[in-house]
Amino acid sequence: MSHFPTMKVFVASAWPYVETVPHLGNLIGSVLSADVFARYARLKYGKENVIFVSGSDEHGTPIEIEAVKRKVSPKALTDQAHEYVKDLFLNVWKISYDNYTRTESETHKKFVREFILGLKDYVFVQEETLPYCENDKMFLPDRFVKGTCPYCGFEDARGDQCDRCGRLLSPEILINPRCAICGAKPVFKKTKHWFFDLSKFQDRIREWLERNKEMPENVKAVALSWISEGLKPRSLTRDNSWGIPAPFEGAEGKTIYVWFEALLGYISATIEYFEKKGNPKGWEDFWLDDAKSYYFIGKDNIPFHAVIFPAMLMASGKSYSLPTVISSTEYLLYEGQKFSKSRRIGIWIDEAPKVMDVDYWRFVLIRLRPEERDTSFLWKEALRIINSELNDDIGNFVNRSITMVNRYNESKVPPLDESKLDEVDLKLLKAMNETPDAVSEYFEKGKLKAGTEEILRLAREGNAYLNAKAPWDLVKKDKAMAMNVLAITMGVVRSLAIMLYAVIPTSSQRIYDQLSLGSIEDEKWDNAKKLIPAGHVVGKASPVFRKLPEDFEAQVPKLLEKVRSELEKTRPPLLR
RNA sequence: AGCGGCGUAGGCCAGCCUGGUAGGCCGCAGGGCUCAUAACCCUGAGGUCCCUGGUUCAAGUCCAGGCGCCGCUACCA
Repeated sequence: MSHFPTMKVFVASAWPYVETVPHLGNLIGSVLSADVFARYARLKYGKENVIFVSGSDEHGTPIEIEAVKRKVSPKALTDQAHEYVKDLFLNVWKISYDNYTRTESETHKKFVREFILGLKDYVFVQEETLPYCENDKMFLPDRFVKGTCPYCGFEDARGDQCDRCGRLLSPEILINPRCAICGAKPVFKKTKHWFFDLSKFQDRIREWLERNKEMPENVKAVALSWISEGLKPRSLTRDNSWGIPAPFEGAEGKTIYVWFEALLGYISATIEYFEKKGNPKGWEDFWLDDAKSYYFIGKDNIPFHAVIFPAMLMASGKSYSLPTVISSTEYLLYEGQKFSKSRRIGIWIDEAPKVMDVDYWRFVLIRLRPEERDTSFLWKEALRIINSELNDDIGNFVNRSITMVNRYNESKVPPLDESKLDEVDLKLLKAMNETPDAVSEYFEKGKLKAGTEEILRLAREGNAYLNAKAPWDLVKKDKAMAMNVLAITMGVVRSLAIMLYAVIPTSSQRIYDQLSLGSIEDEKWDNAKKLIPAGHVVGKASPVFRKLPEDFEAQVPKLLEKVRSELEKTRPPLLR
């Protein structure tokens, strides 16, 4: 691993669409994964070299429709949603955003308009005929037109696809079309749209993807197959009123298609962060030089990040850095089923922290991160991960190590007598020296679950080492050797704390408190390879984690019911 | 329908790209230890690696076909 210490690292999570409160699947897919990486990167490359941003994606039809239904303005809806979600991320889930902003931010809107005007060589205008509801005074997206399927006669088919026979449809072929919002019959009206000609970038995107060695294979595969089907021009504008006004001449009343602008939020959020810091040029270090960039997204988002976004950056004519790693997750299922708001399947991010500790959730979610395939969140698994991995393997190792230093050396970390080292000692020292690099390598490929597996392995080796060495015996026979054991295990304890900080920051700090080592945020990743200096006095051992009772799973339904009825009162009114 | 993913011990999953005596954790059985959160460590039992055919000296790993499960399919973000 050769990395320059001054390298700039840009980290982003996909922007949550704040129509509703996100659920755990949304959280692990982007927000939490990105946070783990950002926290890791700060220790590894230095806080000042890392920036981590995201924001609420609040424009677009679904929110507009939701607002219409609730008889409020879209802005009123997203104001509430944004504040609620932001507070949950920052203060409850400890997501360490440097800037969590929103697409209604002035900096964003200004940047988007300027950026899109800069694409002019790749933009053209075309006229189309689209369904329009005169009652709701808006053009209707395909799926918001309902009617009878001309193939199977299903009466509740959507304009894009029939849910019964599965055929692809389009609004104009539906029999008795009606508006999905008010039920009125839509008319078909001519409208002009501005298109971004993606097809011009087909070859350049393909080359870039094929050359990029760090990009995960699954992302490449999906993106390349998309490209091989041929890239088509994509509409930049829509006839919605809720969004950023399109800046083109003659485009009055039209807004920018949300996907284009949401992606640009990555840049505008960086700009906004540095503007607020009074360093308006600072953002360039993260975008114009060869900064590395890591994006954490769900699998449905791959084409947008691996094809459309790079094409936009290329089309701008400026030397923006293209994504280094796009880490996409498959879907998290809840006990085998898809998360579903309407069917109440799953757990939402304001409910979860009331069920158990946030660090437990963070650890469990990363351990269950759907890196290779859809993965079920099973309470049985969650219990195993918390009780066996977090408590027994890690927590108990930390506790027994510190206890022994408390007891056998008056809480002082002993020096290492190298002349006394044997093979068993050397084996664990080697593991301690190698694990941080192995974890780094996995993390930097976006493989967070695999990285934590390495951390766990070190904890298990630590436990095996203690059993093999039995310092409680050794201390009576060969004090120097016993002291070596303590010196080494204390090193391993700190090593675990440093590596786990990214996943369970609060608990890691608690370990650091017991070690009297100050703030773990200011720690260096590479200290995970080093022993604690001899003579350092540690605090008193006390269990960092607590087990969940065996019957916890059985209690969950009742617990959730209670949590939900409380939230019915405390959630912002528009999100209930 | 098209595209993509997946199918490995009772459970969850790694290995498949770069073929060569089948791994990890949990659970289970037996043993050890007592510093520790009834923890930890060791040993063991348990698998036709979805099916069929092919390539190969050799296939969980490559190829073809089939079965099953899942996801995506672009103004739906």
